[in-house]
Amino acid sequence: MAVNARARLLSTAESLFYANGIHAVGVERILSESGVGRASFYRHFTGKEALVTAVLEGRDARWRAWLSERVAAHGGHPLHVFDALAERFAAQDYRGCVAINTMTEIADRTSPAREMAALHKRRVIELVEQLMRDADIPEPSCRARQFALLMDGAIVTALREGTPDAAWRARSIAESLLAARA
Amino acid sequence: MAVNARARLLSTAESLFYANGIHAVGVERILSESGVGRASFYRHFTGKEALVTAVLEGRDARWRAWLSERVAAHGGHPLHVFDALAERFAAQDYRGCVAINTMTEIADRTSPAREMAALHKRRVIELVEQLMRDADIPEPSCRARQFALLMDGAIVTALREGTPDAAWRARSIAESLLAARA
DNA sequence: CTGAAACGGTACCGATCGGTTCCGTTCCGA
DNA sequence: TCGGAACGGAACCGATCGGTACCGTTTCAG
Repeated sequence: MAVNARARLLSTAESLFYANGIHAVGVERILSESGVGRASFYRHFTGKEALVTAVLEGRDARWRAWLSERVAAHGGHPLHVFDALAERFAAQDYRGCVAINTMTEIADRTSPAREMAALHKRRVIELVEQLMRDADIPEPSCRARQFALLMDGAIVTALREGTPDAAWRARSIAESLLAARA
Repeated sequence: MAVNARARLLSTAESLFYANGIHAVGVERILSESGVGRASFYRHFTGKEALVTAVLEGRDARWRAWLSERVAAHGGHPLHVFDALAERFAAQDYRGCVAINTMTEIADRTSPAREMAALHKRRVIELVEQLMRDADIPEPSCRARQFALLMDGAIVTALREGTPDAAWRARSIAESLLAARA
């Protein structure tokens, strides 16, 4: 019962932040739902802000690993990122992208949380760019940025509509985008 | 000095909510910056939630009026929505779309604020759909939804990058989208 | 001239915010 | 067996949260 305090804090905080937003979740609630003592929390993190950035860091790594895996499972083509997104959008408790939510909720561009969110998006774009290169698609950097814009648009739309439809809409746009050059 | 209390509350709240988010701005700050007495606030609004929805309602109307005006000024073609967005993105204190920010910040789908945000997006789509019809573009409903996804993607991207580039990126995607059918 | 309406200011309410401190327990390696 | 690290629990801090109640002033129509 005594071990894993840090891991429990990260796991509980991630769920609560994702479901309710960062500002809406107090330290009190994270402690009670994780079963971690107040003092233990401040032994592992300098404060709430450090917890937030740690959560975002872990989320970034696991989300990109998940995307890579799902895209590969679908065939490895860049277009398959939208098939992966569709899987996420179908979740009953889908609440959008943590990085986007962080950028809209936290105003200060220089805050560690905002920088983590920006870093995440940059890494996702790099991932998509690599997919472009693997598929021998010309101008992979430009294409990746276009796909990233479509992904973000799909994420926001899916959050609003509550269905995976936006993923297919974005996918068809991406298809016509690739077909235009061919 | 005594009149306009409601208007001052709406104006001040809109600025503060847009710049800092809804949760991050307390009633206290709205009162001090607007110069309105605490009691007067609760005479005009049943509470903070009512103020939020009133702000969103006003924002919706003025934003769509602004978009119509700017699109018309650029020529009236649906593609000109991205030229309008580019103007917004160039603002130094650009903080994205209020409706998107509301949807990401407030988790409860049934809350009045969320419903106002969803209503705003629906109305914007209707506006774009009408632009499609005016330009004799086939399948205006489908096109409008595609454009809306591109607009939301551009807004989120612009918030992240801090430049108007995303508007041009979205515009070029929209162009190839319209060219595909022709 | 009078009275009601609208107003700004302030004191106050319980609750919660993020954060600090101390205490008693549990666990584990030396 | 012993000591220290890690832990959970709770008391406590000043500050702020959204909201209520009361006060004195200003404004304006009847």
